[in-house]
Amino acid sequence: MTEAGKRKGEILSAALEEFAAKGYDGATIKSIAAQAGLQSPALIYHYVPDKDSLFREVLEAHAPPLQAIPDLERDSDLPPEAVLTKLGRSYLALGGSSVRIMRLVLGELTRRSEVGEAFSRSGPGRVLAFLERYLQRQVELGRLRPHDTRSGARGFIGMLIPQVAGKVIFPAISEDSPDDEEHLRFAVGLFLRGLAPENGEESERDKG
Amino acid sequence: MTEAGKRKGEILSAALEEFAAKGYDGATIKSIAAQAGLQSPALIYHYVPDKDSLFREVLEAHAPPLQAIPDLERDSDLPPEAVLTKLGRSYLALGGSSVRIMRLVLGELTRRSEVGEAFSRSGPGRVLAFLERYLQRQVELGRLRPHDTRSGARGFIGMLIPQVAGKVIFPAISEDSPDDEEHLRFAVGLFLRGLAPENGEESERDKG
DNA sequence: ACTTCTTGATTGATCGTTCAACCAGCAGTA
DNA sequence: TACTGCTGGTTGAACGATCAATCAAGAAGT
Repeated sequence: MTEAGKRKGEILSAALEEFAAKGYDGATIKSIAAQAGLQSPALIYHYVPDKDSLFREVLEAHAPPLQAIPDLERDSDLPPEAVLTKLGRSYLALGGSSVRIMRLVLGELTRRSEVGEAFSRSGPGRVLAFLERYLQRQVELGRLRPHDTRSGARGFIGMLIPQVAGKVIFPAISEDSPDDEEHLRFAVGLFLRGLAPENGEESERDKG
Repeated sequence: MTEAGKRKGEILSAALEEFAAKGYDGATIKSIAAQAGLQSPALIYHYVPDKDSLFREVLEAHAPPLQAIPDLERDSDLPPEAVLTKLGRSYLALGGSSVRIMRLVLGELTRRSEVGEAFSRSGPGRVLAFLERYLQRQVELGRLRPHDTRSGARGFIGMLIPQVAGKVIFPAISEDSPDDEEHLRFAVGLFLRGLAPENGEESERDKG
């Protein structure tokens, strides 16, 4: 499988590159073959039944980074600063490591319902769901002031989006933009100060 | 020009619809003609030289909503709460009124550099630039605590993005999401509390 | 009669996909 | 070692479909 696996890998990489750059329709079997260094487009059909399957395989092969949001459930009892920082960091990492797959997803998001569903279910959806639950818990613990945690979760994640979008979409937003880590520190600080319990001090009513 | 203008308008509307739904490549002259109720695709070429021009005309015809961010410069001295609320409201309005044009832009953003540049220059770019300047001013006035205003501007706009993205991209994020106005109130409140001057009270050192 | 609008048929290019042939290496037989 | 058959990888050519764009001719309005 050494040679065979390598070939298929080359094809998938080339397909990702082409799909991300030109979209599903824009990328042709021919251009993908060329990008992969093949002498004939027909060879692709030896590894994949058709263009649509190729697209789906590319998506699955590179999906993991999108679901990266790691085992945060365990950290559900850590203080907000730690959790938000950790969550934010892995969110920002999306823009760094997997720009191409994000571009692909973004470009086909509105056209292929499967992409949209998979994305919002695995990526933002899961993060939002977790964060809402976590914030709700922290409110009950008295570590955050009562608020609509749906807005809270969306607000925090949202603050990080321009940073990611800058890299994925266009450098125009990104130029002269703050460092990832600095921006994350700002976001966490602003968020916690903005949602600090009403009476100056933090009351941990169930810390025993 | 009554009939002629009407026809061209129909074609542009149909083109927007098709481009937004299927993308530039996915939308065909034939499908656009059908959507516009024409009996022959050839008629389109009587009003427009080619497909590319049609796309650009659609973009220009519906660009205004993207540049909507109105004359905020005049309000540069109003207090943060008023400015942020006003700015946020017009930003959120994008998701409501012009979903199709946003979908179109989003879908072609990565493929056509012109779209990306125009978008980031007219939309987010201008807003960010204004907001940065405004925040800087407010810091100098002592109404906000010192901070990296690049992060501040990006953070505030970012908090609103999930709300807009929910409508434009996929209802999966949008379902069970807070009301626009409520979310905006939350964002403004969080932002102002998080950036309130260090010493509890607001010091307006130059209010005279 | 003259301009503007509209149409059906057509062109040339390109797309995804198929197909028959070819080539490498390797298993087995002698 | 030499020969045979088989398998998976590879190729160039070809097919049908579809696309953007053209064109010559007709319809409508003035």
